[in-house]
Amino acid sequence: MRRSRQRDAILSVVKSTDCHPTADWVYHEARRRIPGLSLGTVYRNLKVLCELGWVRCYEGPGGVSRFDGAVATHHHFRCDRCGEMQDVDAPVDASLDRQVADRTGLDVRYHVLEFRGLCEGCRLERRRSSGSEVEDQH
Amino acid sequence: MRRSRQRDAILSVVKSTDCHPTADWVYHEARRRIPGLSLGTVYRNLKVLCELGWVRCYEGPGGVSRFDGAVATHHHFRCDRCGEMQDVDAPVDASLDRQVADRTGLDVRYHVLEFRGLCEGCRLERRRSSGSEVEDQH
DNA sequence: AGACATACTAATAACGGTTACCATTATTGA
DNA sequence: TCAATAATGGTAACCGTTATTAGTATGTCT
Repeated sequence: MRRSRQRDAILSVVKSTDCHPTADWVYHEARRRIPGLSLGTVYRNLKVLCELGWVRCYEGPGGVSRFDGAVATHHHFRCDRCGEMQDVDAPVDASLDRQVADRTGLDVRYHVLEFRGLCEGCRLERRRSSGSEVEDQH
Repeated sequence: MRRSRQRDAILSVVKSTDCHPTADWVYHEARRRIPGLSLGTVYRNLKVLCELGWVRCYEGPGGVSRFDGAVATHHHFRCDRCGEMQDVDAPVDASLDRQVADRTGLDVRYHVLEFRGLCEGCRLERRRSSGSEVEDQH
């Protein structure tokens, strides 16, 4: 695998934030350093970096992926309204995978635990705009 | 809200399987009863049924949603290769939400726990086609 | 340094699941 | 029965992502 300014920039952008950016966010941020950068290049390299294990990818509502430079297993909170993710320090129980594998016979490699609700901003936003809106399920 | 043959059929299809079908699968299945059924109608009603809480929706890789007629909280195994889901009888810890809420101040409503790996079929498939393929991360 | 092989890029078109639109149809309450 | 209007079918638009392709940059070998 060869090296490129573009890939370096993309990796550095993802590693330098904990906001769990979308591909589009990474694109705009990296373009500040490399103005001619193409969106396709961002997608291609994010995929490569995931396969290499340098970054992690979390797929979410609307088919939008979010990326994370923190590759150690940890859990997240995700907002049901805007889709933003943030880290959460819930305990990581690696033995869960083994337990489920033993009980089911499935080839369990890892698990994803995501807490859901409304983030601060969206809670305020919703309260302001309409107190009588459709309640979300769950 | 009015009633319609179409919505009845769609709900009944989702409720009558535990295969966690995609919208497309529901569409083809429901068309066996209502030949003129439109795909848009399936999507529109699945969304309504989710909002009513009659079915659950799990978004996954590739922007593909899967639906579940079992609305009681439970966890799943999802295949990294084909995306199929199946139920898993891992314990549901409702107190987790409270714990994370207390620790973070976030408005945690629920959580999603998904075990990942390769399903039976994909494991065989992968072994057959190539023993020297790229290993997946995690 | 120069030249070669080829991985990588930029630009753009295609793709696939989902949603929006709108004229027509079907359900419901009076 | 009949009017009001929610729901449908058909189709086009949407949007994040992926594929294509001609051209560029990188690493290697001499």
